[in-house]
Amino acid sequence: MRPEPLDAESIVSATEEVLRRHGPEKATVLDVARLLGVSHGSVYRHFPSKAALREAVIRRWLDEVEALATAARGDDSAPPERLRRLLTTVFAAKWAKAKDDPELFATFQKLVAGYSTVCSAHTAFVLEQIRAIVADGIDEGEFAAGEPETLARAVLDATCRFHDPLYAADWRATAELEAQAEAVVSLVLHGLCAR
Amino acid sequence: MRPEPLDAESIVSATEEVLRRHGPEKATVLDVARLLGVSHGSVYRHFPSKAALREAVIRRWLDEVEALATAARGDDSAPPERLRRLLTTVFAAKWAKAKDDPELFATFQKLVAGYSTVCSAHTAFVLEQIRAIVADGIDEGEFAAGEPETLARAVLDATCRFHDPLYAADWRATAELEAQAEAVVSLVLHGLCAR
DNA sequence: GAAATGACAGATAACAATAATTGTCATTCA
DNA sequence: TGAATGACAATTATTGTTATCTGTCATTTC
Repeated sequence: MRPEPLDAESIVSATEEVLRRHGPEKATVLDVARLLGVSHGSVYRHFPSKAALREAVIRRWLDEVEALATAARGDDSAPPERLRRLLTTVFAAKWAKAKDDPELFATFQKLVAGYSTVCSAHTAFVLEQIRAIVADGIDEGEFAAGEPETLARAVLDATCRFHDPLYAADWRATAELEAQAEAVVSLVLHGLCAR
Repeated sequence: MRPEPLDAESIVSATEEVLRRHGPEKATVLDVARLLGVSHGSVYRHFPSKAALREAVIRRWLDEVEALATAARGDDSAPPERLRRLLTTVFAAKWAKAKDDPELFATFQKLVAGYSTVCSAHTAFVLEQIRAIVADGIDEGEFAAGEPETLARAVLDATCRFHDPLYAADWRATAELEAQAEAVVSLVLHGLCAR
């Protein structure tokens, strides 16, 4: 029995803690219940499955990333600058997580590999952010004419090496990585711009 | 005892056959020796290890891919056209192998994951082909000025979703994939071109 | 005597038996 | 009465055992 009533938020926090300590391979629902001082049945009252628990943890982190991305965008500058900031912010958030919180990042990687809706929703979010900026750029005449959906998808695809967790193993040497990301982003922005 | 003397080439062919039948997880050196009708010790006379055997199989396939790429390049056309042909030829070769020869492709994926020199040499080859075309394009004034090495690397990175075996799981829907590859290649070519 | 063999030690994989975890739900508690 | 529990069946992981494979090398074969 615990003093305060059990709520979803504290279960998510406990899950995060357990994942960080044991990693996605070893972390169990029983570990989470133990940390909270409740039975595992109580955890299942708030979450339908172990997978849902992990998705909630990752969704919370992705919410932060998306908030960061929205903030970094800054609607005052020109589309190329906005797109560059959006991309580099998303890259940096992923790189930092992979480096500083490897177990949670590994959890994220597993969810992506398992086609979790949380992850595809995040991709859809980033894609939509790119699309909006591209559409703005085309309207303002800075970017060449084209279908914003197709172009946004091309921008996302062209930069996958820097944001897709599938490539996290290559995110070791930060200086080199930054230079390579910069080269691709510049190439893509140049490709978008009207001449 | 077999009629003809045992040579490296037939060992590679037998290994290819065994890999195709059993897949990289199950294929053993003993299987190869059995298929050849020799003892596994004889195989080790020609190849130092199981890994070397698999590398030889993949190297033989990559040699074909590289020959295809060289042929498709065609030195008569303009750099943008040449680069497009080089890229689409390499993409198509990988897509076809993944689809039509999945066990050998899985072997390739394992080698890539294991940082095999055979695979990094192939990457170096493609990178150099791109670099040469980019350098030509800059010389001819079709491409904007820049460091050919950096630009070539950016082109390779920007197209990784279409040639890196890490992404093979996404190579299912061919029509969609071709359209996405086309969008990225066009964006990249537009990015390279001088204005 | 060059090529092939097969016995061998160490490493790896397959297997079966056992233990732990997941998810459900009738019961208990406050 | 609504939240929490823990017994339970089904699934999944772990362990210890056995079998197979890898790579070497002294011996054999032609």
